[in-house]
Amino acid sequence: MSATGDLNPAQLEAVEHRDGPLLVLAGPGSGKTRVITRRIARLIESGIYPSRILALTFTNKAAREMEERVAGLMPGSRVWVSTFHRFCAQLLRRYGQAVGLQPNFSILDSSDQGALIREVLSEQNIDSSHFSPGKLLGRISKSKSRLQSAEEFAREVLDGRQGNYFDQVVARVYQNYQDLLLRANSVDFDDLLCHVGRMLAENDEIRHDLGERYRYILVDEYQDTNFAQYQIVKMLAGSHRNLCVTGDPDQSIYGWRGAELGNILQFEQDFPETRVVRLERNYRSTKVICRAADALIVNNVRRKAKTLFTDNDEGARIESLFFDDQHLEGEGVSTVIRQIAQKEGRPWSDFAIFYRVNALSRPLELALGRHRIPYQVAAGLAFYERAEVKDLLAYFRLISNPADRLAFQRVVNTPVRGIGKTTVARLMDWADQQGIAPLDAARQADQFPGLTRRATLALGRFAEIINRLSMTPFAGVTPLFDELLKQTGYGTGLDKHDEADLQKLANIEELRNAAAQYDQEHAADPTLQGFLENSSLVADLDSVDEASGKVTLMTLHAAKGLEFPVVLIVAVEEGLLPHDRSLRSESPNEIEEERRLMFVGVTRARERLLLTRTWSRDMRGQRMLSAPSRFLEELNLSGRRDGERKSHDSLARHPPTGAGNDRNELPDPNVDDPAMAGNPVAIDEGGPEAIPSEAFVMKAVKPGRTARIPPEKQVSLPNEPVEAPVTVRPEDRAAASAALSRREREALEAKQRRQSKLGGIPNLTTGAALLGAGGTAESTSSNFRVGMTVRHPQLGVGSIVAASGEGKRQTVTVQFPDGSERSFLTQKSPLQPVGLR
DNA sequence: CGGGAATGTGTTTTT
DNA sequence: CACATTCCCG
Repeated sequence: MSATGDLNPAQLEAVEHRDGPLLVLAGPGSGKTRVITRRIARLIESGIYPSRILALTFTNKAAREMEERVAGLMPGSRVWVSTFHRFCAQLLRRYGQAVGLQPNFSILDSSDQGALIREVLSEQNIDSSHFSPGKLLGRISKSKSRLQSAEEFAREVLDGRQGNYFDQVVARVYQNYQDLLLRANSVDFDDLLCHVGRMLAENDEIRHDLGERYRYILVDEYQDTNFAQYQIVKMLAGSHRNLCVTGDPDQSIYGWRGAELGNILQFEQDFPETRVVRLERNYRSTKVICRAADALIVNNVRRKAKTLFTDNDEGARIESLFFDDQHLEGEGVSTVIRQIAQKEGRPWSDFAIFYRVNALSRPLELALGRHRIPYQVAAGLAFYERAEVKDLLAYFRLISNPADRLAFQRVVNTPVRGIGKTTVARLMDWADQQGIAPLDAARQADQFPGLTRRATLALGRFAEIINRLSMTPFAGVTPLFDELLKQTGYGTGLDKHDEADLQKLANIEELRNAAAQYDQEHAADPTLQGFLENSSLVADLDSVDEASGKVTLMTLHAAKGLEFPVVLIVAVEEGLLPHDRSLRSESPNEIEEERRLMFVGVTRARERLLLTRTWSRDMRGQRMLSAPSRFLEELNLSGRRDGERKSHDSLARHPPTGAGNDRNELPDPNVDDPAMAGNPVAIDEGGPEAIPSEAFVMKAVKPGRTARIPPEKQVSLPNEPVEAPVTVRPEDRAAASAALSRREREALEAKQRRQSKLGGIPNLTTGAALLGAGGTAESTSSNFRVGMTVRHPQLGVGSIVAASGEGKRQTVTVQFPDGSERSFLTQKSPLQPVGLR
């Protein structure tokens, strides 16, 4: 069972601690999850009922992992491991009446929130260009995360510091917004916490019952809790004080969404009898990596002193790569990954690429595709943000919660039924006046004289559809899903031969798969509510599969809690990492958070760490020069001390040459320095003897395929002489493209499409893609090609009859033995190649 | 009144 | 470059 010989003294202390508050300060790679799971097992072993233990995490992934590991240690015991949000959602299903919610409430996503705010703004005649929905929501969110109601917020604004016009507007908007939410029997993400927090504070009985029920509470990633979460935990643990929190102040990266570093820093003051355990020994990374991480993080002031040490090997030195632009960065990253994989015999899944913002993944994906390196992207929300998916889920929401006005507005005319926005607006007004749900108003539309006959009929038909669906005996989400498609005719207008439509069909199929999976996993009691809750609380990065055999791409935020043998962090540049926004802020806190983000990235690496940056980068069409991140210096990669030559200086004096080809914007500082020809450029600072093992090396990366462009891939731009086709470098292409008018660009793209139809150049719109196109449309990064045999866990074996798109957008159509054809997003689907690899 | 096309504007990170 | 609003036509 839980033998303890394999734990170090600190770990053992944490595992054996039983009653009273415990703070585990756990550095990266220090075996924190292990300690938590072992501690839970120990509690159960000592006679505590598993049902009286509550473990809270931030991500579903962490929750799942913890649950599995506890189950592995203590077979048969069911501990409730949940995310904060899911835990709160379930409490609200049960006790929600206390705050005015019916059990079938809807959970809104951020775009629903935006829509709702817009509604409020137009109702109050507030100009959304001056008060952006995002900013208003941000302010409301902040207020909610402090457990402040709309009324309290308004009072504070009126009482206190007057003159802040923005807050006065927020006060009005907040109240109205909250009214609408409640009337729609809906909550936003913040409400999940806020309602529970207020409910516990105001309702002694519920608080007491739950406190009794959960005698032992564990909170993971405590440094990321906001005030509301802190209060919830404190109230639940109030009577017994058996609260164990674990975390690392140096890995707090969610300040922007209200996390308060103070919660963990002050835990000992809040619970004076706290036992503090420090886990500082790192089992994950090499000495080189630990030392660099430490050197970086000591630059932060707001932290608890903590060192990172390890008995692991010294390890390979950290490499820093420098490229002309993002395209070459992508090329270089791909080349390096391939080289390391070959030389060290590593599978693709050993590699991870991290970046500060999602937008940076594009050029990487294209380059990996060109190099035929399989990859997966842990993109924020991609799937559940798709219009088709949201439409269909909105139908479900409306069936489950007829008061859901946002769902109603979304689908009342989707697919188009001739119900225009004026009709909807009038109907909503009328419904609000009558105090009834929009759906009921639609049912009784014939009672409302203000509508045209056509509109009334259309609304009646719509209401009838929802009625029928609601009456359908519930036998799982999947049957209802099929019925929904049938009744609404959703998707019937989509054309299999149109690229975009095929994509939509694949998404619909994928959602059906998700429904099927839900039904399967909840065979005992599938509910529509449960499925909806999953859909709104699940994030795409929960589906990151470490054993996928692919290179993993994700943001630094998403990387927390993971580890990879080889980590590449790209775009380590001022303005991106640290991000511009933190630089513009006065407070040093924001820079410190960026530094922690970098720290998180660095400490994900087990054996090798590579950092890349560029000379210039295209940011939304505009070319920007990049400067090396200050963190590069702080990582102390050169081993140099203050006063010695800094890496920046050298780079500033020797920018690479490739950029000089852009005649429009950039100077060409090296035009007469033949030694600097070639690209990217190698800069080896200081000579071998000056370079300790972790030297800061600007390593040359072979240009790979970029430079060689097969003749048939040459293109001529419309404004070039046709008889002299030119080879296009990314930067020229970008510049040329920027110089084109919208119409010219469209003409060019149309031409490319025509060519693609003729079997020539595939349908490509970016220069990078043009350069790297491998000849046939289906030759992407993926393992899937036309003709291949594949297996689907539910549908069986079939063969691929069509493929389109690339990278994470790749779609394949599979024909199954019964003759049916289905489309899948390869990145999303569980399809597996059968037979030859 | 409804639907699609043009125009303009603003972008971190995510439960 | 994607979205939202506005504009314009059927």
